[in-house]
Amino acid sequence: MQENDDAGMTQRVHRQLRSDLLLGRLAPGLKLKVQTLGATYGAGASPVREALSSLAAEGLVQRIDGRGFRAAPASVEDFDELVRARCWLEEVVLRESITAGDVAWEERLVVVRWRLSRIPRSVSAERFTHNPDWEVAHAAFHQVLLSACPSATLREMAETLRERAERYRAIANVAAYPGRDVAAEHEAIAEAALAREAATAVALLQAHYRATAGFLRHALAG
Amino acid sequence: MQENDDAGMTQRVHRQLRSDLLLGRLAPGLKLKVQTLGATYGAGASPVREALSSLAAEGLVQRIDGRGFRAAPASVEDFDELVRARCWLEEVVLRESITAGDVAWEERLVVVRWRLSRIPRSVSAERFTHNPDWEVAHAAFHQVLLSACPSATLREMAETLRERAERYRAIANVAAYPGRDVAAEHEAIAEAALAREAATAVALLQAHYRATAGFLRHALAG
DNA sequence: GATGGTAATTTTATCGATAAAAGGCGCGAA
DNA sequence: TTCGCGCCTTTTATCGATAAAATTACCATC
Repeated sequence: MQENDDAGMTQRVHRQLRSDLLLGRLAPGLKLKVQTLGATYGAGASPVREALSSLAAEGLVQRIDGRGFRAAPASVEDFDELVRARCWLEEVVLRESITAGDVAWEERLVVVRWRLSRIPRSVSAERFTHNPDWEVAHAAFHQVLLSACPSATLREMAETLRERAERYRAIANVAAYPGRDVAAEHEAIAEAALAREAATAVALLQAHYRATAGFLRHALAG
Repeated sequence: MQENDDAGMTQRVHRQLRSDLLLGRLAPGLKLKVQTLGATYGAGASPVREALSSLAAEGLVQRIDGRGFRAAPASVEDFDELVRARCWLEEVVLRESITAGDVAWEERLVVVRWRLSRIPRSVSAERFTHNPDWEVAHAAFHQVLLSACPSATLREMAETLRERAERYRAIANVAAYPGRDVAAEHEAIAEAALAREAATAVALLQAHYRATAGFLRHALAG
């Protein structure tokens, strides 16, 4: 039924581990014992260890000298650094995406903007409950926004940072952003991008990230 | 005598492998067989495999589905992409380094500029022979230039790209850059940086990279 | 009750072995 | 000759076992 099931033990463990890390199921700072993980995922030491090595290079896992691995610790400082890096990196990625974007890009952007605008942020109107469809559409929006940047390297770097930021969102488990109209922010960013006003679009995107960061920082610290 | 000898098999293999990759001792595209490498470095399959996994995440090695690893292929296209990414990334890293650089940074920069200016590029005056001291001083110059950027994440990303570029330099084995005064280019970049003229410094740095790239591209293709 | 040292237990890092998969070779048929 | 097919070899991915290192638990002493 699915596309990938027998793609090799290592791949599977790697995907699973990354997912558990990103969703906060493996808490930041948690000691990652090879045996335990192996038992959990039904794999031996080699694949687990290999997956951990990759994830360490990606920054989701930390190697501690000769005493194993741990889930990358989360802190307000690390988070601030992450947001700063993201703002600066996406400044150039978005600018170049806008510069190089063709008609097909514009159309992709229009589509994801439309989709995002139609999906409710929360499943129920009264109490906030994460809507997975919105999450997907939101990720797609940001991905498409940057997708016309000619440098795949830079796009991948931005993607890595986005994942790390998502992890913080999962950890902090922020429900809502009072006093913000997130939909309007997305709207404005898309507008500026389509109008090819790179400087405006970048400023709006950075403001968007920094606003989100403000709430997350509060949730993390408190 | 040295600082690190018994730092664990994996670390050692990792360092060794990376070095062999960067110096071109392991040719681009070469099949990397776990057994062979293990024999070469005196290690078993696990450490080698683990090291290869990390290096794959760093982009120096490629995983081929379920059929092992190979040294990352080198091509003119990949090189062009690398240079482009580097120019764009370092645009912001250098700018922020200049913005945030304090007196200590200025002084570090003055020192490495001075050192670089005093060391001959080639060991002998007649026939060009790489001078390892110059290589070191050159790397230090570029590293210090960016060192005041407050984002460690971005600095590390720039460092990764620098390594990949160095690999191409080793592969292409370019002897000299006729018609260029590389020393003067470094001088001008440092001058602009010390004068806090970020835009000028960035433009000069990018021109510096693009000029080098031109020669390398020629050497690669020819 | 705190402290220091030693023994028991965990955990890591690494090896060697092995099943399964991929690749290559040679032979026979068209 | 060229193509296809099955056999033999190599290589991968993975497991289970193990020595060394680190942690923890425990106990006797002050």
